[in-house]
Amino acid sequence: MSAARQRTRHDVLSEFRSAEIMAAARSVFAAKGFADATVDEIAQVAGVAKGTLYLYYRSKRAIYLASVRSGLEQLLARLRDELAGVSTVKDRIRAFVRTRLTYFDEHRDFFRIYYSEFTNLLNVLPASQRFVREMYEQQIAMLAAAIDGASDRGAMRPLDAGKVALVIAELTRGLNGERALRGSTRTVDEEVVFVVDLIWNGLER
Amino acid sequence: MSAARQRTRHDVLSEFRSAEIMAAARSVFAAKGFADATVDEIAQVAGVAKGTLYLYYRSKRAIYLASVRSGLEQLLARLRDELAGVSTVKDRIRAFVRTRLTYFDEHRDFFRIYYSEFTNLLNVLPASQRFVREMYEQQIAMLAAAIDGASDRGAMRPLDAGKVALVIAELTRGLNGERALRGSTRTVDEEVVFVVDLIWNGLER
Amino acid sequence: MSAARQRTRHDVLSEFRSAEIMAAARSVFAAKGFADATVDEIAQVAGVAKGTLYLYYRSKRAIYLASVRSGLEQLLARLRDELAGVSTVKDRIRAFVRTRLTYFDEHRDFFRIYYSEFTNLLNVLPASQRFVREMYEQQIAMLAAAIDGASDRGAMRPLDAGKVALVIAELTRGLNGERALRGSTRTVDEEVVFVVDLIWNGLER
Amino acid sequence: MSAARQRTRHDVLSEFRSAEIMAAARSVFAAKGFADATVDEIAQVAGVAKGTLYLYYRSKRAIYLASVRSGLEQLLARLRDELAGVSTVKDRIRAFVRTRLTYFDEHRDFFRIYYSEFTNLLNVLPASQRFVREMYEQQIAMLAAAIDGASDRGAMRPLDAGKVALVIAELTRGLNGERALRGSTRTVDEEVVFVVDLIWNGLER
DNA sequence: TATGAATGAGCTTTCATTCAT
DNA sequence: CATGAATGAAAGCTCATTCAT
Repeated sequence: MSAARQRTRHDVLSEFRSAEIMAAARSVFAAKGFADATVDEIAQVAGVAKGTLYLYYRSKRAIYLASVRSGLEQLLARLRDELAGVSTVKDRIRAFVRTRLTYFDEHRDFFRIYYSEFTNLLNVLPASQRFVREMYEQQIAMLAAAIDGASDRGAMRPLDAGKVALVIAELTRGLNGERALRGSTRTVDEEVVFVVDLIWNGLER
Repeated sequence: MSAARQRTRHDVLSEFRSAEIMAAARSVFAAKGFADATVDEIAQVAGVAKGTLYLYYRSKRAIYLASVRSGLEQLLARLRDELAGVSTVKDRIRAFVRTRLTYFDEHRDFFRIYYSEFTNLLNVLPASQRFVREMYEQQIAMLAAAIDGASDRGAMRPLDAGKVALVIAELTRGLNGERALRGSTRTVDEEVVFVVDLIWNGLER
Repeated sequence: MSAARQRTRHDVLSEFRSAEIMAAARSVFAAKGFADATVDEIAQVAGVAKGTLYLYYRSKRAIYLASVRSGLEQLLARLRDELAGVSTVKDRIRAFVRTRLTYFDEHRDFFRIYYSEFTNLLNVLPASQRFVREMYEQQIAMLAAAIDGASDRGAMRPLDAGKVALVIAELTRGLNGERALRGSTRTVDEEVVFVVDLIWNGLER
Repeated sequence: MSAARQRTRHDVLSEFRSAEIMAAARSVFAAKGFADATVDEIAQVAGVAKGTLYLYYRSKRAIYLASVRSGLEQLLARLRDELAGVSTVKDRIRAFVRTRLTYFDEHRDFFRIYYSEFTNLLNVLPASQRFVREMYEQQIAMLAAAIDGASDRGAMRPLDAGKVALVIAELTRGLNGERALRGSTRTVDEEVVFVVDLIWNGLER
């Protein structure tokens, strides 16, 4: 029991530090981008010494990738939950769009990083970053699966589910960029209504 | 007259150098991104000495911004031309989509740079980069103007022209990213048919 | 009595720890050299926490010097014993050569450290390392004393005992280096026969 | 011609810088050893900026290895010359011993580095340092060749030339270490007389 | 005593920019 | 105008040492 308690206290401390570093990293990377962010600044914002970062992460890049991955995992989990909660095609599309808009609205810092990471996808990828692309593909696949069969059942025009999912994903990403860029003049809900209406009109039989 | 001839020869040489530097810069920035590109490599690819770059451009960043600006100017000019050549709303939308897809298909290097530059738009902008955003807004404004009034004339559902233009612009940007990312398995024309069909279905009365 | 027993147990534990640290240090310093060895690795090999090392030694350098000193003390003690066991000049020279070759053959790790330490002797010495030189001089002095008077007694050509001792010491050090370097293709005994024969031929009347 | 002159001026400058850096490196590495020497200090002693070092050498280690190699090449060349100038076995041995003693007497800084480098030979060698060992073997091989056949001709006791050469090489290295260590109380010539007398007595028929 | 997380000085290396030729 | 050697600030990372537990 004593050992367990110690272990726990230890873990708590460790997780706390790790979370603080992650939060600092997100904030700094979001503000400066990967290249212009300095390990010094991340450490300072996290309130720890530079060397401490290296107890938790191998390198600057590792910190960065961890911040991308953790955000993406959370987003994926949320998408899964929300999609599972509704059953009609239109509701699923709405859930997908709303979840993505909401998530990035709530995590502006993460969005900046994620958005910028897309750039790198265009270049030759070191395997270590492959996951970014894979996790993006997973989101699309998730939506594609959710609307798959709708055409056959006559709930939608006869269109390829994968292509439709891709378009919807890109569109919401664009909207998120727009909202971050211009400043969101509309609420997430207003945005959702507008986009889903537009999309659904284009898909409906 | 002799002076004029010399002047001209001068200009020709100068423009030639400048163009070579620009081409080299595009190629290197596209491959490495701004931070990882080195002035050394650009000079080498351009076939000039490093110091020479600084006779034509104030700094590495200036070279970069010039490469973004020149591409954007060309794209804007093309959009203007293509939009002026057609008159119905659907044709204009199709022209807009096709021009953007075609242009980036032809200038992959520039697209990588442009795409990545969007990241920076999310951050506080030094005035020197403001133009990127402005020129993006111009593209949207151009399309918005092209479809403005369509709703009133009953040629389209009653939707805000600016919002619609924005959605279309983001959608094509997303598609370009997708094509660059996955490798374009479809021709530009096939892509245009699919997207315009989808959009128009969503907009049509 | 209880206190005494506790004290003893204490000492035993302490000596055990100290010995383990020393063994680990020898192994790591031998493999990596002083600069490239890390305190972390020594602690790991010793099976104790890093902080524990600092309970037994003041610093990394102190650990290092202790490992040099302990080896040198053992070597000196052996030389003393072996030289005391024989009486003719030739036997003493043979004992000296054999003991050094044997000792380093048995303690390769220590030899690497000792050998490398000679380098530092060439530089300005912090007092803390003076002992390395002194203990080397002691070995030579020991041999010098062992052959002193031999010239006078006509057992040897008239040569300065100190110089002769020095030459023999350097020669055996060189041979040890050679054996460690090339891999010992000959047994210690074969080596001894060859060298002592050569030396003695040079010294003999 | 103009081009040739420029080229030359260029080369001269470059060689001058390179030599200055090399001299500074030798001095600093000799005083501090590889690990404790800093690139900063070498640059300062050389009178150039830190970055300049990297125009001439890839890395700190490259600077170091260059300093070892250049010294060893010079020593080898000298040994070749001196050995070629004499013909009897005893003269050749004397030439070998004298050249090595003299060279290191004149290049104390280099000797410190070279001497210390021997330590590393005991450890697993990255290929980049293999040359140190090879060039040492060359010296021995050179002497072995110079005395080879002497036994057959009856000019020497029947001993293996390679082993004898090795012993002589190690002995002179030891003497050099000794001279550097204790401060040379004897002139090189006195040293040579003593050692060669000793050796020759041991070898002579 | 024993621990090992935390520290931060200090290191090597890179590269945009300058300027003498 | 063109060159490219020289510069030096700046950054990522390591690791001996400390100290709260």
